Amino acid sequence: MSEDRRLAVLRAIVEDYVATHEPVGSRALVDRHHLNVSSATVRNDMAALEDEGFIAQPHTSAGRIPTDKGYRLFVDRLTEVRALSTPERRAIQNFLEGAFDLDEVVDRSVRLLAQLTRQVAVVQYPSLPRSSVRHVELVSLLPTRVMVVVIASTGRIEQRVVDLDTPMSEDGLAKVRQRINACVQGLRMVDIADAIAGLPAEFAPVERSAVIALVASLMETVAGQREERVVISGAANLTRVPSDFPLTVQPVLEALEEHVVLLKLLGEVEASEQPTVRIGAENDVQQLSTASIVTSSYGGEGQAVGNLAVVGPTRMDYAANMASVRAVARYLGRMMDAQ
Amino acid sequence: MSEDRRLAVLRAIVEDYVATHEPVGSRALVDRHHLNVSSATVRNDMAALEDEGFIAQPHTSAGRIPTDKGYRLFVDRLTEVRALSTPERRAIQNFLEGAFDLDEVVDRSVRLLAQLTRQVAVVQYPSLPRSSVRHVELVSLLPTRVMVVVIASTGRIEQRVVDLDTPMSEDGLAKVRQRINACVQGLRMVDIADAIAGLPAEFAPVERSAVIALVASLMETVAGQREERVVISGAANLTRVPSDFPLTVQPVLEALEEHVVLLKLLGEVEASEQPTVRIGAENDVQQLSTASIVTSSYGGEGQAVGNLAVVGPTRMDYAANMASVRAVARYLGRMMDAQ
DNA sequence: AGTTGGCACTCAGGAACAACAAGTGCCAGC
DNA sequence: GCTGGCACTTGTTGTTCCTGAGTGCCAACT
Repeated sequence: MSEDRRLAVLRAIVEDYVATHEPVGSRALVDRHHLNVSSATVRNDMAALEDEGFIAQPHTSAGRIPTDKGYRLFVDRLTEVRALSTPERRAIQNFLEGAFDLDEVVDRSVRLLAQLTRQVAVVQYPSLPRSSVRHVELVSLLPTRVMVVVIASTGRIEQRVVDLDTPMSEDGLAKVRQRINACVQGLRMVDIADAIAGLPAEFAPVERSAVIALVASLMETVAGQREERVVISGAANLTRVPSDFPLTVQPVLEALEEHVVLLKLLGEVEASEQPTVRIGAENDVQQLSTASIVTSSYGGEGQAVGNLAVVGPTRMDYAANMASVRAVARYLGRMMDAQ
Repeated sequence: MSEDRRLAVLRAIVEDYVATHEPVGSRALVDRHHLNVSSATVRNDMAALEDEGFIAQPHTSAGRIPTDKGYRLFVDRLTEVRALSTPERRAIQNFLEGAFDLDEVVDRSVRLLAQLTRQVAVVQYPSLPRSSVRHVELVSLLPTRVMVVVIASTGRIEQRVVDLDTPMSEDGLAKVRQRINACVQGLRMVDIADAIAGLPAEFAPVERSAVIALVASLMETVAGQREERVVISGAANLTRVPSDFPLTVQPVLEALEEHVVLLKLLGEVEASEQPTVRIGAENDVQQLSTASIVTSSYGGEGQAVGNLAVVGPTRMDYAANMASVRAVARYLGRMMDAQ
C-alpha cells in the first residue's frame, strides 16, 4: 500500500470537499481524479486514513470529510502557496496605491483581502510600539490644556489631550516641542522612554510640572495598550456558506467583534515571510474552533509592524487564501515604507 | 366597533409578535392582554385591520403578523419614547466618559448602542465639513514633502501628505503655518476656502507655488468626500434572530459593509431631537427592505455634526431602540462639546 | 503484498400519509 | 355590536417505507 497514494487520496478528499461541501465517497473520488486504481483500493486507503485520524465519517455509510488533523497535513505537506497571476498582482497594487492616508490604506487592504478570499479579513493597524517617531506635535487648546499628537513613521497618528496644572505660553510650548522632537525623532517608540526621561530636568522649576505632564502623556500615548487597532471586513461572507456552518457563524462573528480576542489571535504569529495557518481547534480561542485562520505579519524593510489575517471555515481554499494573504501583506509593507 | 379597540388590538399584535416572533392568534391575544372582549370580537377587528393593510396572515389559518404599514402606525401613534431609567443613564455616561480621544468615544458609543439594543449599531464620525477648525499643523517630512494635519473642534484629525515642487525651509513652513492658523482657526470647515483663498498672494513668488499646494491640500482634506467615516458594531446580533430572518441577514450584512450605502442612509435624516424610524420597504436601499432603521443626529449645542443609527429586523422593539438611540446621541453630543 | 470485483449491510433523506392543533370565517342568538 | 359555536383550512409532527450512496469485508487475482 503506497504511502504516496494515500496522501494523494487525502489531497483529493480535501480538494473535493472544499469544492463541493459534501462528504466525498470512494466512487466519486476515482471518477473525478485520475488515481489509476479502483474504488475498492481507495476504500482501503480511506480506512487507513481514518484510523490515523486524518478523515472522518459524519455517519456510517456517508463519504469522508477531512478532520482538523487532515487539513493540517494537507497544509503542511500538500500545499504550495502559488503566486498570484501578474494581472492579479497589478490589480492589487493599483488598488492600494490609490490611497491617500493610512486609514485609507488599511481600509482598502482589508476590503481587498476580503474580496480576494471571499472570507472575513482582518488587518491590524501598524503597531505603535513597533514603529518609530516621525514627529511630535503639541497643540495648545487652552493655556492649561494641550493636545499631544504623535505621528509615526507608518503614517499612523495618535493624539491625547492633557490638562496641565500650570498654564504654559505658546513660546514655552514651542520650546518643549522643539526639545522633545530633538530627543525622540527617528527613535523606535519603545526606546523613547529612556530618551526623554531626563528632559524635565532641563527646564526651570516653574515649567517643570507641566513638562512632566506632557512627557507622561506622550509616553502613555505610545505605550497605551488601547492603541492597538484592528479593522475587519467581509463579515457578510460568513453567511454565504452553505449547510452546517451557519450554526457556528454567530460565535465567530462575536469573536470578531471582540477586538481584544482578535489582537490576541493576530499577536500569536511570529513574524515571517510565510503565512501561518491555524486550523479549527488548534486555535485557542474557543469560539473559533470551527474556523481556520491564515495570518501573516507585514512591515517595511523586514521589520514587522502589524499583522493581518483571513478567517473562514476550516473547509477553505488554503492555497488560494495563503497566496492572497501573502500578497496583500507584501504590498501593505511596501506602502508603509513609501509613506 | 370601536376604533380605539382596533388600535389596541394592533398594538397588542405588534407587542406579542416582537416578543415571540410568531404569528399571533385571536385566542392568545385575549389571554395575554386584558382586552375585555372575546376572541371572536378580536377576530372581527383583525379582519378589519387586515383589510386596511396593517396586518397580514402568512397563510390561511395562522395568526397575524404586522405589515410595514402596521409598524408604521404603531410607531407613529402608539409609541412613547420612554426615557431610560436613571441607573441606565448613569451607566451610559460613566462608560462614555472613560474615553480618551475621539476614536475611543466613537468606538465606545457604537458598542454601547449595540449592546443596549441588541441590534446592529452604526455611528458616523463627526462630519468634517460641519465642524470647525481647532488647529492646522504642517509637518515637514522632507524639504519637498509636508504632512498637512487638520484638527477639528470635535477632536477629529485628518492628515494628508503633499509633495511640493520647490523645497521649503522649516522657517518658511512656520510662517505659513502661523498665517494659515490665523486665517482659519475657529472657522467652520465649509467657510475656510474663502478665508484662505487670498493667502498665497501674501507670499513671495518663490514660495508661492508651495503655498498654493499646501492650501490646496488643506482644502482637499477638508472637502474630501472620503472623509466621512462610519463604524458599525453588533453584527453578531443579526444572527441571534430566530426563524426566517437568517435568510435575509446576508443582504443586510452586505449593505452594512458598504459604507457608501450606510452614509446615504444616515444622511437622509434631518437633524432633530427625536429619532427617526424607517421601516422595511420605506427604506430606499433595496437590500434593507426587511430591516428597520432608527436614526438620530447628534452634535453639541444643537448643531448636528453626525448621525447614528440602529439597524434590525422590522420586528424590533421600537420604543426601546428609540430611547437608546436618543440617549446615546445626547451623550455623544455632550462629549463633542466637552473635548 | 497489494489490488480488485462482488456482495451484504447501514443509514440519511425523501415521499406518502394520517392525526393533530391552532387559527380562521361566518352565523345565529343575545 | 358582542359572543359562543362550528365547520373548514392548513402548517406541523410523527410514522412508515423506500431508495441510493457509501461502506466493510472477503475471496480471487496479479
